Formats: sequence, structure tokens, C-alpha cells
Amino acid sequence: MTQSPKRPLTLRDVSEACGVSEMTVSRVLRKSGDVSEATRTRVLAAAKELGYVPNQIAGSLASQRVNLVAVIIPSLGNMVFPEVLAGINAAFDDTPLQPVVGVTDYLPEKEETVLYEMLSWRPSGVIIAGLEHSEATQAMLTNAGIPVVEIMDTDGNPVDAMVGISHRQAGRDMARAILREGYERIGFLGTKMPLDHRARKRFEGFTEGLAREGIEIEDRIFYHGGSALLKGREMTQEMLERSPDLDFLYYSNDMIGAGGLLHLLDQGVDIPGQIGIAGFNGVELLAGLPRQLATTDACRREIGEAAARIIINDTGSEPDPDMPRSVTMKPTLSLGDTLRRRHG
Amino acid sequence: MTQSPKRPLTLRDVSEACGVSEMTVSRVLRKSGDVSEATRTRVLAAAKELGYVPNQIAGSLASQRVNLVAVIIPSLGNMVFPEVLAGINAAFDDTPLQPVVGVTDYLPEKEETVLYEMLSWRPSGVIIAGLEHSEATQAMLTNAGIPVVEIMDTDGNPVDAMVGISHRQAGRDMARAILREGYERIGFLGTKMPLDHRARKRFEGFTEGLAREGIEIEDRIFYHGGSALLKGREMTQEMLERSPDLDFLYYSNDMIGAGGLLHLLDQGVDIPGQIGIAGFNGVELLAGLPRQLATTDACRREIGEAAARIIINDTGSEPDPDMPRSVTMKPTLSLGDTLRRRHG
DNA sequence: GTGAAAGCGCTAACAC
DNA sequence: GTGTTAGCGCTTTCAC
Repeated sequence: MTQSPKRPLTLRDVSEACGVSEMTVSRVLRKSGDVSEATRTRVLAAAKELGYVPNQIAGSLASQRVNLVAVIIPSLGNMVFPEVLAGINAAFDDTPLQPVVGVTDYLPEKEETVLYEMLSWRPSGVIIAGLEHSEATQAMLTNAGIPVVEIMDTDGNPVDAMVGISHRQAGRDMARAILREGYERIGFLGTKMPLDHRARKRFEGFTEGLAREGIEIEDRIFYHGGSALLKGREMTQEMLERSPDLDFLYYSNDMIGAGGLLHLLDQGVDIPGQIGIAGFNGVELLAGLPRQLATTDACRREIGEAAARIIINDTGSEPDPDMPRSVTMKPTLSLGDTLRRRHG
Repeated sequence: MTQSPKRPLTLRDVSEACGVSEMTVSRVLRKSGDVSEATRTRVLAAAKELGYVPNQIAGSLASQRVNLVAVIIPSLGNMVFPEVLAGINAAFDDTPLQPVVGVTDYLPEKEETVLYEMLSWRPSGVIIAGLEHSEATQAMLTNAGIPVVEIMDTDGNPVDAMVGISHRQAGRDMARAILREGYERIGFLGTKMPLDHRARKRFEGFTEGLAREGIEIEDRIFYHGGSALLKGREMTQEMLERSPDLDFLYYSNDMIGAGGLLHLLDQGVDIPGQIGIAGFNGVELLAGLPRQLATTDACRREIGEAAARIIINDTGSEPDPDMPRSVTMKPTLSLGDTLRRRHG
């Protein structure tokens, strides 16, 4: 930290500063190969003194290795993906691998360009949300020549590997739980996300689960944009105005579910006696609501960790061939205080 | 998309596939220089057909230019930084610049390593949260030789440029608003974040603002970890048990404020008559609560946009020398329904 | 409008 | 344990 260089420092600068060949300096800085303790300290001192920061661009080009892992997700706005990222980060913690995240906003074209940009940095692997992609995206993933883990969802076939839960099954399970408690007049409240395939599959599984018992959804409503809590309130009000005899409301996520919960409590509705409700995700954020919302835990952190482990395995020196390439987590359904009918 | 190559494709592959020199192929792909329409189409066709993805590593090394901007933030877990990112993204939208985010978890050592790693990719600029950094971090920023914008906070001196709000002033303003409404027995509830300098400055400004009117905080409490909503409830209960005569509670963020709000309503407390409350941030998420929480909007998106604009300016071909290097946004204080004493 | 040569800063592979 | 040589895949520069 001796100068304020216009030109970034190079290995050569360090080499000259300590009278050791560039090659040896490089070895010291990468802790690779055998270097005598004496030169090691000299080099380290010089590098620190100068404030040298290695140039990974050159390094990666020369070594044909990049420690970057592309992580492509639809959004950072809800709590779900940050938690997946936390899992990925944790798993990469004592490896040289580094996640680089790209956000698609649920837009297939954006997914395409984001993936293209990331692939142009020749990452060591890709972790990407969902199993549904544009043809071009699919092609890029297939031809990338690096491990690709598709996450969140396992209802479909991965390009290479997948880790997630079955949203269809989650929907079915919730349907079963609701019917088991004796609810029969059921409404569905979702965010309008034509491209959120996981929400769609959950909905499909849900209707299917009801159908098995000969039940049909009585009403449904889809909104988008705005504050989720507020939307939850508004949707609930609107739905109950036009379908006042519903006895259960299934929300496509916990946030709008919480809004619905608050609205119903405001109205003096008896929950879960008169009306039961449930959401989806298990966001810890919401502990602290007047009632514990029934929900399905989506195993977000675990998914991130497992996906990262596949990448770590595949990029390691001796990949375990038995590493499973399809991991379906079992989400936990918690009834909370809002999905227990008082029988009789 | 004709093969599934083990070895990634290079310019040379495209060159051979279409019988045009590598150089010209490169020009086409970068839309630089004049190329005849005929060859242009030939090259593009070949590249697409093969599924060629340019190697930015090689490109950046050769051109000595990298379109990456390092964005270093403490966390993705609360809504605040994702909104800053959204602002940055929006501003970069029609530039070649690409944000790459690193997360520090409020840990100075992690900030140091994250910055080091990012600088080793030779980004075109750095956007980093906060003005307080370790000496090593400070040194790296100073010597990076690229534009550096420190964001969120303007109570201090930036290495290069800064965009944010004065948290000290925000605290003072809230104190003033509270006193103006006639509240006098005031408690403060914060998350225990010794390294969250912005929360600290807000607290300092707040106590200072009270002191001007000869008022002192009567009680304070700091928690950390867990669900913010739940913590808000618990802290509120605990504080009111030991200091039952408080008439105002100032929370260091909206989420714990919301928890407090729910708790007080549960207890049948008259808000804002008996007790007034306020949070900080203006998170849209919370619209939909039973009461609109008083809060200070922290201009998160605007801060991201303004910071990005500075980077865009500085890395452009002809930087505007008049571009301000210190932008202090004026946050809006909204009283909501929880900070209006019924006088008399 | 197109091509050939040189080199970006580093590391693999091999000498010593 | 240390140094030398070549070359990673592109772009810059300059020639044609």
C-alpha cells in the first residue's frame, strides 16, 4: 500500500520488488507447489506492501479454470431465493467456488440473456431455478459442458441434475390435509404469475387432490403486483363477498396468506373454525402473527446446499459417480393454528 | 447447436465454419468496425448454428476492459438491499455494465475478502454499502484505480463518492416528530448489530434530537436473531413490563415495529393515543397491517440508481466532471396511523 | 472491408 | 526449490 497506481500491479511488479521469478511469486500466491519458507515470506511481504491483487482474468485464461458458479434465479424480492442462496453459500464456504447470481424476473428472455452472459465467463457450473426454459436456454445448458443443477422443482426432467420438491405433490398433500379436517368449500388465492411454473404445479396438484375426493374448488382469484400483505387482504375480501360460504382459503404464498389472516381476524371471523387458511413456504419472517399460519415448508436452504454439493462433487478431482442426480426433498406440512377444524 | 462439444468453441471454430478470418468474426460479434452485410450474416449464422458463446475472459484480458461492477452489501435477508439492487439494475439496464453482488453479513473481515475477490476480476467500478471499513478495505478501495461509490449513508467521508441519506438526521427528525406530537416517555427497540453503523447513527441522532428538548430515552432494548416480527413482539412485551409508563416506542426497523404493533393491538393498547410507535425504512411489504406504521423512507431504490449513474458517468468515454460526488437524499417521514397523538 | 502479427497477465509443463 | 518457455482466446494495431 505504498503507491496509488494508475496501472494495476502485475506479478512482474511483485517479482521485481522481491527479486524472485514471476513463476515463484505465482506459486506462493496460489499456495501451489513447494516454495521455501524464506522466499515465501519475502514474496508475501512484497505483495502486501505493494497492495497487489492478482488478476483472475489472466489466471483463469491461463489455467482454463474458473471458480465461478452461475446461480440463476427469478427474483430477490421474496424471502425464498435469498434463503436458497444462503444454503449455496454455506456449502461453498470452504471450497474455492464462488456463486455469481443473476436474476431473471420470471422472464424467459431475460433468463436467456443472463445465462448467455454468465456462460461467457466460463463458470464451473450452473445452478438454475426451474425445469422450464426456452429452447435456446435449454440448448445452452445442454451444450455448456459443465454441471447444471436445476433447482426448486422436481416435476419434470432435468438437463443434467435436479434438486427440489414436487410442487404438485405439495398441492395434493395440502388438499388432503384440508379435506381430512372436514373443510369442503374451498377457495384458491394466487398471484398472477403465468410463468411461475411452481405455483402453477402446486395449483394443479391441489385441484387434483381435491378431485380425488370429489371436491372442486369453488372460487379462485389471481392478483399481481403491490404489497403482498395488502393484496392478501383485498383478495380475501373480494372473494368472500362473492363466495361468502367458503370454509377454506388456500393462498399461493405465506405473505398473501398473512394478509388474508389479518383481514379475517379484523372481520371477527373464527379461524380455523369458521374458515381455515393455509399458505405456502414456511417463511420464518411470519412467526409473530396473531395466528400461526398453516403452510408447507419448501426446504429452501436445503435445496441450495444439496445443489451446491452436486456442483462441488462434479467439479472436484474425483467426482463420486454415485452422487444422485435427482434429489426430491420431502417438505413438511405444518397445520399451525389455522388448519384444525373443531370437529363436531 | 449442432454438436455437444467437450471443448468449448472458440472464435477459430466459427472462423473456420464460415471461412472468414477470426478478426472479422470478432468484429461482427462485437458490432465494432465496418463489416459488409454479406459477411455479417454469414458469421452470425455460423455462430448461432454452432452455439458459440464468446469467451469474456479472453476478451477482457485482451481489451483490458471488464463490464463488471462490484456491488458489496451486508445482506440479502431484509428487503432493503434487494431494493437497492433493483435500482442499480435499472440504471445499468441500457449500458453494457453488469452488477456482481457480494454479501458481507455485516462482517468486516468478510467484506475484506469479498472485495479482494471481486477486485481480482478487475471490475470497472465498486458500489459498496457504508462508509466504515477496515483499514485493508479502505486501502484497497483507495488504490483500486476505479470509481468507488459508498452508499446508504452520508454521515462521513467517502473514499471517492457517496450516495445515501443522513441516518443521524433521520433519527433527529423522528425525535422531533415524536416530541411535536406530545409524547415524552420514550423507549428505543433495536436489533443488536454493533456493526450496523447506520442503525447506530440513527440511534445517536435520535437521542440527540430528544436531548435538544431536554428529553432522555427512558428505556432501550436490543435483541438479535430470529424472526423480526416475533422479536418485535417479545421486545415490546419485555419493555412494557419493566417500563409500563412509556408512551412511545421507536423501533430500529419496520419489521420489528410491525411485531410491536401487533403485540400492542393484542393487548388492547390504544395506538397512537396511549402509545405511539414508529419504525424505519418504509418497506412496502407492510402495507396491509392493521395500522399504517409511522416510518422514515430510506430512498433505497433511488440510492441504487444514483450510485449506478455515478459509475456510468465515470466509466464513460467523457465523464462529466460536474457529476456530484456526494449525494444526500432527503428521506420522507410518514406519520401513518401510529404517530398522531390525540391532543387533549 | 479484411487480415496478420503481437500481446494482454497469468499458469502448465518442463527443465535445471 | 526455482526458472524458462509457450500459449490460454481474444482484441489492438497496423497493413493492405
